[in-house]
Parts: sequence; C-alpha cells; structure tokens
Amino acid sequence: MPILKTLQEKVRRLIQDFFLENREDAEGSAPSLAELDLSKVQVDIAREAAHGDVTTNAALLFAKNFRCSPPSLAKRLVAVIGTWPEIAQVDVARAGFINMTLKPHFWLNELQNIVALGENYAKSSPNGQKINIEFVSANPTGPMHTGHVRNAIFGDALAALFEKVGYSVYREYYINDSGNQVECLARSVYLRYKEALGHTLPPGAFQGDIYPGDYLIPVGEALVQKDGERWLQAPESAWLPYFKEFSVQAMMDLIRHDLAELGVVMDCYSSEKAQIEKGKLAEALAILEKNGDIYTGVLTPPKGKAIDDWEARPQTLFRATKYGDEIDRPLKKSDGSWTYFAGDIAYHLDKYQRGFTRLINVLGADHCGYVTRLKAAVQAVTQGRAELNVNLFQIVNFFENGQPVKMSKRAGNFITSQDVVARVGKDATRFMMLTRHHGTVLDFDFEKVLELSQENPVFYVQYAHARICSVFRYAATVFPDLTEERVRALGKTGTTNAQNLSAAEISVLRCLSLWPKVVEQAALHQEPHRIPSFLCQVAGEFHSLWNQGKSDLALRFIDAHNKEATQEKLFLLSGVAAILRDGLKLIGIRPVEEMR
RNA sequence: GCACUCGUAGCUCAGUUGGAUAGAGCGUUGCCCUCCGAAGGCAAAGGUCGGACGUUCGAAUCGUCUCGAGUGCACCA
Repeated sequence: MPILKTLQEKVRRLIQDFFLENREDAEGSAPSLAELDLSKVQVDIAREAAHGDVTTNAALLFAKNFRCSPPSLAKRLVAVIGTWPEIAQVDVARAGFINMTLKPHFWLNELQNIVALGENYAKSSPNGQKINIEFVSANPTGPMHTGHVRNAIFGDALAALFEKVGYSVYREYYINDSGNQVECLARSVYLRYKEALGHTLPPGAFQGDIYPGDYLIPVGEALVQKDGERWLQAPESAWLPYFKEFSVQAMMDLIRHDLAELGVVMDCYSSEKAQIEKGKLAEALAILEKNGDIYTGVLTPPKGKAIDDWEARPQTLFRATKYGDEIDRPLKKSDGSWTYFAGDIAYHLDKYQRGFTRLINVLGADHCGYVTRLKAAVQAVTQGRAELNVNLFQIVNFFENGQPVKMSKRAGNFITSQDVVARVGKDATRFMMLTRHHGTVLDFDFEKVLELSQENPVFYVQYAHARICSVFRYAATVFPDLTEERVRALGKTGTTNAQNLSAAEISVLRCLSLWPKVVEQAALHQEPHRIPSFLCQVAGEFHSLWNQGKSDLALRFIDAHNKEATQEKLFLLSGVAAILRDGLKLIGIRPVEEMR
C-alpha cells in the first residue's frame, strides 16, 4: 500500500482508539463515534521541507470532540506516533499540525513499491460499480472537428481515470441519426451523387440547409459506384431513406476513423433511430405519462431573445419544473414529430435499463441550457434511481503564428480532427487538450505544441523520460550489465542502502509518492487535467535533480568508479520513469525514449 | 431578464474532498556546460486570489450578495 495511505489509515485508527479510551474514562460526557468523521483526516506530503515529510491535520479536526485544544490533542497523538516504526521524528507544529519525518528506509521501501508495482501502484482494485460515460456523440453529418476533439480526449481520459480507481467503465457514443440534420445530409449527398454522374449543379446549390464540405464528394461517388444512375430520376421519397442510411454509415465510418486516430475506442455506438424503432421512446413516454409528468400546455416566449416566428400554441410538455427545472419542456415539435429531447429521454432510460445507475455525459458549453432538463428527465424516468452527471467543456481556440485560426462549420472549412493530428500528432494533441481544466477556454497554438522548450509541457515531460532513458543508455556503456531491468531486479531484492538517499533524492520520492492520491482525486473531481499537471511536476523534480549533479558530484547518476552507487541512483530513476510512463499511459500517450 | 461556466503575479495557468508564509512557466534581472542530453537548472523581483459580508480553530477553496467575461435560452441537434 502507498505510504501516504498507510499512514492515513494508521492516524485514523489512532483517533478511533483515543475515542474508545476516552469513552471509558468519561462516561456520559464522552464524544460520540458518530461525531468523528474520520474521512476528513488528511495525511499529506508537507509542502515545505521545514515541515518534515508528511503532515496531518488530525488534531485540528477533532480537538473539539476531545474537549481540548488542537495542540494538546496533537501532543497526545504525537506520543504514540513517535513509536511507529516508520517515524524518524514527529513534532507538533503551529496551530496543532503534526509533522512527521520518515526513516529513509521507508522512502526506499516506497521506491521499491513504485518500481515493483508499476502501473498497479496507483491502481485500485475493482469496486464492482459500473459507470456509463457518453461522450463525443457528434452528429453524423461530417468528420470530427476541434470541439469534438476536446470532448473525445476529455471523455476518454475521464473513463481511464475511473477504470484506474476501480470502476467498470463503459464508453458510449450516441448517434443522432433520426433528426432533421440527417435529411439535410442525405440531400447534400444527393447533390454530390448527381455531380459524380457528370451533372453540373446550378450556382447556389450548396446554400441553405446543405452541407457544402468536400468530404461528401467521395460519398456521392461511392453511391454511383454502387448503384449507378438508379436514383437519378427517382422522386425524393424514393431515394431519401436510402441516402440517409448510406450517408450516416459513411459519416460514422469517418468519425470512427477520427476517433481511432485520437486513440479513442468506444464500447458501444447507440443509434437514436434504433432506439425509437425498438419502442424505447414509447416506453419512456408511458413511464412519464403514468407519473403525471406529461401534459399539454402553452409556453411563454423566452425573455431577452427576439423570436420572429414565435407562436403561442398548446404543446406536449414534460413537467421538468417538478424536478427542479425553470420551465416545462416540449416533447413535440410544431409539425407533430418528437423533439430531440424526447429521444434523449428514451436513450437515458435505455442506459438505466442496461444496468447503469451512474451516468456521465460530456457536452460542449453551448449545451449548458440543456443540462437541467436532462437531469430532470433522468430522475423522472428512473424514479431517482439513476444519477446523471454532466461535464461541460469550453471551446478550443486555435492559433497559428499567434493569429487565431477562424473556422465555420457552415462554410465547411472548419479545422478537423485530422488536421490537428496530422499537424502535431496524437500524443501532443491529447496532452495539450488535457492541460487545462475542461471548464476553461483552451488556447491551442500549433507552433507552441511543436516547440522544443519548457514552455511546451508535452515536450517537457517527454524530455524527462527520454533523458532518463539516455542515462540508462550511457550507463550501459560504463557498466554493461546495468540495464534498467537489472537495476530493477537488484533494487527489489534490497541491496540498496537507504542511508545513501540524499535530501534531494527524498524530495523526488516525496513527489512520486503523491501519485496514487493525484489519481484518486482526479477521478473524484472528474478532472483529468490534474494528470498532465502532476507529470510536469515530476519532470521538474527530475530535471532539477539532474542539474544538482553538476555542482554536487554525490548526486550524479553515474559514477564510473562506484558501480553500487550508480545502481542505487539508477534505481531511483527507474522509479521516476515508472511514474512518468504510468501517467502518460493513463492519458493515452506513449512515452518516448529519445527526442528527435 | 434567466441559467450554466470562469475571474489567482505584466502574460498563460497550477493550487492536494477547507490547512501552515498562495506556486510554476513565459517575460524582466543576475547566475550555472573541462562534467551522464544547457532541448535543462538555480536565484531575485513581481499578489488586496475581481469586490463585500458570512460560516470556523483556519477560506483562493464553502454560503449569500455584488462586479466583470464566456456560453446558451419554444419547435434545431
């Protein structure tokens, strides 16, 4: 178990023991166990060296329960903590913090853990809980563009995080293949079909509700290849359903390809159309109907937004206000067909029926007005048994030579996922997209991402890993048998001397030991950006240690005259590399062994 | 008008489920390659954590109000 976790549990147990003793001593006025929220006990790496290695707030939390001041409770706790085998020194600090310094032996032990466990160091055992993460869900009307890229990478990283902390995660994509847009798509493809047959289209043919993008040209050509002139003279009613089906397939192939390029693999693609055909919509509506959540009413026009063709009319509404929404929401359009929202309710019911009670959606910030009604619907249709969580992410601004790159999907000249990946590669794209909190606007500068400097976090982290590999390559020229594999084996069997660990090296180990907690917290808060952030910190620790070796010969990694010392240093580097690799892997990035 | 998100150093951003004297990079200033990758490091300067009140041992973090920015606001998806 990671050292921080071990100590946290020991401190918690200590508090509990104190409580039990107290209860016997002071009958009646003793604290009640329910008052002790042991989960609030924190054991952290001290931020400052003056505070030792590890610090806990336990005495501050429970002084009141024990009817004494924090320092005096701390003093009593310290008397016991000082007897623990891990502890070299323990003090009561200002306000009642307890600061501990570990025996070097336990830092070495932690390093052995890190190296031996590798990707299991920060991994929790399965907790038996299922999570469904729906993300990307880009409309099947074109290739993925930049917004979808952030969505895909965020969602995928979030899924990986949940897996890491023990959940069984299901990655899911919702295909909106039943709405108006798909008809527009089919008509757009029909134009390309005619083009492919040599017809010259009238000017302005690609205006209005038509997707003008070039990516539909091959789809038209494919239809000619397949069916020849068969649809040329046919009425729209004859070709439309067929073109819809074919075009959606083609677009989903494009999107699957784009996702694969980003390293994203879905467990399932759910079709809106299939849901409806399966009768899910009717089922969902029946549930709502039964609970009195559907009625016919008239909505008032929204304030602050001028709508030309507003018309008050009776509509089929979902009683969203019953579940905390501002207004009730329409389920039927003016033409009598069901709204997107209605279909989405059915889809979420389906997820619930497939055994998911924990649902996560990743949506663009432009969907912020949709969140409350969807949560309301999930509550209504599952009787509150499923919980939906929506993560909204902000837009990405692309820069080229410091100039913003404009894009407009209407015109069909948007930046696609492929553009980005072709330019900077999958790994850099993934890393950059995760460097910022998803709720903040992200600036993506093509030059900066490719820059080989510390200003580029991708490079900075990869460089640290490559540098470690470089050390191992060099070491092999001095001591041919000191391969990384051999160093790990030697370190594991404990030939390393803990007393040789310097303060600088322990500082690195303190940083590494935070890894399990970083993962846990990142998953808890659904904030994958904490991973790249931490990796930068680890890289910084390593680069710093390297440079300290310039002035302090004792800190150099390779000493040609002392194989044993070299082996010990390399063992530490192996630990650093293990964390870097695990972290990069978690966010779907392959560590490089050499910078090119 | 309402809802959601975000306001931290000159700029771009971290900030460990509330914790000690708020941290990085860039930029500015000054250092470090006879030495494993200087593609790096060290140091200095730079802050009313948008503002006000509140909650408590303790607030950048939680609550209320307020100012500013972004996004969205019947039937689209």
